[in-house]
Amino acid sequence: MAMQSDTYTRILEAARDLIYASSYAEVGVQAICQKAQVKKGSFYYFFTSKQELTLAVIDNYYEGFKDSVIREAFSAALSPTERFQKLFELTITRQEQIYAQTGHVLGCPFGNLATEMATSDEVIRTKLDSLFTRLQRLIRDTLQEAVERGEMEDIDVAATAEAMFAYFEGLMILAKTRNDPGVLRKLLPATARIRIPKTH
Amino acid sequence: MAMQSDTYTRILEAARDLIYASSYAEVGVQAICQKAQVKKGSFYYFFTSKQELTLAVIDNYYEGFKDSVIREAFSAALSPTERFQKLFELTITRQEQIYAQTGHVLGCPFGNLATEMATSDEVIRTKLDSLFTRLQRLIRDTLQEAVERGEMEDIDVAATAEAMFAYFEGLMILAKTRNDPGVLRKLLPATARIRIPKTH
DNA sequence: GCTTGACTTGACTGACCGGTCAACTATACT
DNA sequence: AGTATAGTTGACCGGTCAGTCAAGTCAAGC
Repeated sequence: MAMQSDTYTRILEAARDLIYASSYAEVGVQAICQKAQVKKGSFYYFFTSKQELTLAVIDNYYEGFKDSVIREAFSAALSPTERFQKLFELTITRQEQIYAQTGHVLGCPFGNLATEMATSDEVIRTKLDSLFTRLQRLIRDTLQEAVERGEMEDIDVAATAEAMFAYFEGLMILAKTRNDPGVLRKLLPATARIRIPKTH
Repeated sequence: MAMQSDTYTRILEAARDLIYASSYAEVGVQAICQKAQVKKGSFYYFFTSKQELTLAVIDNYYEGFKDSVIREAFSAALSPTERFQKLFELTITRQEQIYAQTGHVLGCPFGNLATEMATSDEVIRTKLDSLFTRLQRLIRDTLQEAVERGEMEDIDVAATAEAMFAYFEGLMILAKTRNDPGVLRKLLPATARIRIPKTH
């Protein structure tokens, strides 16, 4: 699978950026090819369908996310509290930067795709669902560590992770709809204070 | 503007249902006309564009929401706490019912549209933004009443309303992506426990 | 009976959709 | 030099997109 040209990457990145900036349905293969400076024939040499490309785009997003946010924020060198703080700071500055560049708050690429495609493409929905689960696990493990360190009361870590994730995604939608990253500055740090107590 | 036929309404309701079940971009004027049993020419007699229709659809959604959820849950007859409980219960049963009927959790119609169109249609974004603000005001007023009654500590009611709204929307996305209304049963009631303290 | 205005119809436009394909070129290995 | 492999190209497919329009129906008001 060793590539001899960078066409695959160019298509992938063009698609990623275009879809993130608008949506799956609004971005056509033609537009992707134009941005990637590639002919449509080449597109279908590397991808069998637009759906397959989208799956690759999701992977690409996640890789980028892993190599930046996850690596920086969820580092063993940081305490659980510091990890959350770092996650918020990275998220806020990222959205602020995108806003400065494009004039739009684009929100969470996964949340955007999930909202758009969950009911119309089961393959993509499933992929995003397990991605969401993975991210919630990351939060849950951090919470678990905080509890074990005695830095947090004995909450329902799985449920709290879900709730934190939901709040995070909801704020992204709010910021996107208001087109104002200030919403995140003000309210994202409150994610860390969400608690779902254990049910006995 | 007195209508002599129900065509307008049929188009509006067909569009509302189709868009809610998938998305704005995925639903064509043709499909709407087919569902409404109307020829495309008639569509453009009542609506000048698909965008205008979408604005009407948003209004229609909101009217329905006002006449059911808002009227039932945000009644003066209920205490602030009861209002939230009622809101959650109505939301959960609604999504459960939709899931039973369609096999899909469809989430929040406003959140869905906002996520899809916020970056590509400024008119629709603005409309949804003010709608969001209106809904947050409803929550804020309820919180304010709870504070004044001494049933709640002296929190930042506006910020808390925003946070509650965000959490609500985020949970909808989670339930939609997992295609499981159980998420709402488990985590939606926790909305009422969110607090953003006053900054001094 | 005639006019008016409300609505309906179906054919049409040009652009774009996702996707296909046979022919072509450039490179790498033998 | 020959051949296989990887990648590229542009023309093409049937279908759908949002939107247009001239011609028609029909019921109410005069």
